[in-house]
Amino acid sequence: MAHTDFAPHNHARCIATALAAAEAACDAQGLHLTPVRRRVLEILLTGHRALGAYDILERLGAEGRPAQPPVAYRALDFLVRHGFAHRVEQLNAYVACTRPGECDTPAFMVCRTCRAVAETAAPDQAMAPQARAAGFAIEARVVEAVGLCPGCQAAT
Amino acid sequence: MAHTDFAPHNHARCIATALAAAEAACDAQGLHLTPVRRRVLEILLTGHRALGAYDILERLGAEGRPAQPPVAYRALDFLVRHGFAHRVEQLNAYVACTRPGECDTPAFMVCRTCRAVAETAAPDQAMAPQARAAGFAIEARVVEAVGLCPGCQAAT
DNA sequence: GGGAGTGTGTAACGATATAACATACGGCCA
DNA sequence: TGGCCGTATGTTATATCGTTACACACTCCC
Repeated sequence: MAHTDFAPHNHARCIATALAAAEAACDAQGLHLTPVRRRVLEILLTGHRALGAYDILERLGAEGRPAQPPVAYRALDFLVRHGFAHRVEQLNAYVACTRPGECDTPAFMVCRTCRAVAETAAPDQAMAPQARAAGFAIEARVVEAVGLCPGCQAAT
Repeated sequence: MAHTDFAPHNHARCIATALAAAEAACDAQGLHLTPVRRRVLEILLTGHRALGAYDILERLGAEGRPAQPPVAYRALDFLVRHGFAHRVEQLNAYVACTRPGECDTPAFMVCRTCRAVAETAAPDQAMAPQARAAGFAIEARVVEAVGLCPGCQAAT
């Protein structure tokens, strides 16, 4: 990660690389990045912000493609299952992945006022000892910090 | 923690100590553990399982105290704010705290089939370096592992 | 050219959560 | 003692998030 997602950066390149990565991955794995799925990914990529499924529906509607909830949820499900986007549990919302290919265990910093989200890597073996002791088989982890992003700290 | 919450244990004592701890804490801090709040805590304490707000409403109704959603959400809000219960973000559900007084940064192991939840401590400074680098001010953290509890592993 | 698999369109509904306003009740003090 | 305030609860309505179920379209492949 050359920058944090909160800092100013060349966002157009951000979008371009993420889309290219998604295309390449789909190509390589025989997945279909259909128009709807691609458009939803682009919408998520417009900012490092968590968007709800209904936000996405609204934008699809605004650009003349009205759609019902299952359309958004299916596209999001595809993107999340294949690692192109992530769900932010705290917000019941979604963000585009900014580390395509290396995000098996993502962690997020979530601004509670503006919903900006920065992605980073979760400490790799966190909770492994406790899980072993409890006989619990970990399949996935949710690691999210809530707080204030630099911009919102400055604004207060 | 003498046992993990998944293992068989004297659950009656579990309930009794949690209630006593809540009472003591309320006493000490001038908080009111009113009948509704106490009853909701007791309901959460009946098992180491996550319950949704509407599950709680159902149980209140079943015991002749029908209530509307805000009643459950207000009680849960009280319990969560004061550390007597926690919200499991993945499930949009709630569990009683099993480590009253020492759970500033709880972490959970959540069974995806039976919703059993075991509480443990989150690794203390996880994400601190990344947050510092990003200029992000962490206020709270959500750390949840999804997987299979010992019982559900055995059942498959 | 017919069937299987996959993806999309749409209506209806279910689950989770909050807003807004009314009522009850104890403590305080003029 | 009566009025006021703060806190908690009751109740109606509504907002937000997510799924079920079923119809249709398209592609691939034999």
